[in-house]
Amino acid sequence: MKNSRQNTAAQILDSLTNDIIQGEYSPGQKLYIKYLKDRYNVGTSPLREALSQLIVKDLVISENQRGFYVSDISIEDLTDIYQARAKIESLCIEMAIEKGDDFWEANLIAASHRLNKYSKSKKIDMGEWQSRHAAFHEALVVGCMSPRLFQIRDSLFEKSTRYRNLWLRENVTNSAALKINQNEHAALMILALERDKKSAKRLIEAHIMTPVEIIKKSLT
Amino acid sequence: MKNSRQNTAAQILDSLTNDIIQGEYSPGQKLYIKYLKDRYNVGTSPLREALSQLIVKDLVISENQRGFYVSDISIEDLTDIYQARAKIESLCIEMAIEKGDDFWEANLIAASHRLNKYSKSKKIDMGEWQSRHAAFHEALVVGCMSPRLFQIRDSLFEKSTRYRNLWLRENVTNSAALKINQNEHAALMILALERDKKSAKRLIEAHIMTPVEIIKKSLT
DNA sequence: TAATATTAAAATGTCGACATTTTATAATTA
DNA sequence: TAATTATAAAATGTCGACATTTTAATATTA
Repeated sequence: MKNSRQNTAAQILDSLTNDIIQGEYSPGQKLYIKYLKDRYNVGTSPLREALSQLIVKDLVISENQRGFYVSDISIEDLTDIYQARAKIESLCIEMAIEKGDDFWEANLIAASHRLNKYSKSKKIDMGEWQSRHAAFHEALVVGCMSPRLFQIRDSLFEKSTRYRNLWLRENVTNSAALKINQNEHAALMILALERDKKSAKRLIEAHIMTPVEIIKKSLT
Repeated sequence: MKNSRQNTAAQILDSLTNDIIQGEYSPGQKLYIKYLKDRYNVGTSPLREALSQLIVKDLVISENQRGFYVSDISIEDLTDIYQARAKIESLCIEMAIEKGDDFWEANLIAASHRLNKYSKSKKIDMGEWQSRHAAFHEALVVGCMSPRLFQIRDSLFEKSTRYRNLWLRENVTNSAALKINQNEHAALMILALERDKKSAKRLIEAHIMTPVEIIKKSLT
């Protein structure tokens, strides 16, 4: 296995991104070059290239001659990220409702069915549920047809996932709470199919903001 | 001048970002490591760190073992960027109108005055005009109070500036065209002060999309 | 001639070394 | 003791070197 398609820098970027989002490193924690080199078994260059990219992704900050740190978290940032996410998602759905065609509708119905069916099954694997959940929300917005808005959406989602995971770490058993608002998903689909932009926007914004108060508590 | 506050990687990032946006390098152009090292007088590491960051900023792409290239441009991308920008700006203004206070209003009036007065002056320096123009638009959205949305706004603006500059390169004399829609600015301010969200949104979206058709032509 | 194979040149990506700066520890002073 | 200074240790950021891969140039074959 000499050659992956990715170079070392790209691989290490994936690992680091994941480890930060999963809470492997704590907010504000110092990331020592030497430690990371040992841990991921890489040299200085690809490691620093990956860290440089994480700076732009807002997951890491750096101070000249003082090294790299995991980005800090705060209630303000949590709120801002979720708020921005809600607004962007709302915007995407609005555009999707305007532009979406028969295939978008069909795909949405299918994704909804897959999520719905799985949510009612006996034994629920959280990973699988999250995958179907994400797929459903993507099916909603995919009709908007804007690569840039998707990119923005993804990067905000990544940032919010970090907060959600930090909360989950302390509430492992509570994972069922993730699907409290199951019926909202069904309602979202119906509003989208009825092309009711206004109601759909209102609902998706509330839907996304729901976890904020819960996560807030675990941060204080 | 041994120590700037910034390290070499950060400095080179600024230079490269600028040079790409100003069209110093053409879309799709290969960026040879050796050439860049000579040109900017730096070593491999800080240069590659800067290039890594430019990848995340979508100004550069890389292929493993095949080096770095300036990101390509296209009509589709141009349209998508401006469309996304229009929607984000519209969103920011909507939120600003909802949240903006007396200071926001006062600051907006002041920025409008500075732009308006300068636009009517005899000799217009394009740099100064652009600065006042940018300040006015920022004054409009600053009331929205979301760091993340601002960040998104800035990054989209940066990308669109690249397209606008590529067009300006071929139309240096045409710089006056930039202020065709001067009266729209006054209208925007009035709508904002009147808290007319709907009209303000419609106008800002049209305002931002105006240059798209012109730039399109120079790309074909 | 056109297509393929061979060789040489150039470019990329990774590494460890090293000078410089920061941080931690011990010594000194008031 | 507390504050400051001096010293040692650790960490950062930059560089050039080098192995590997890609690209270009040339030769070979059908």
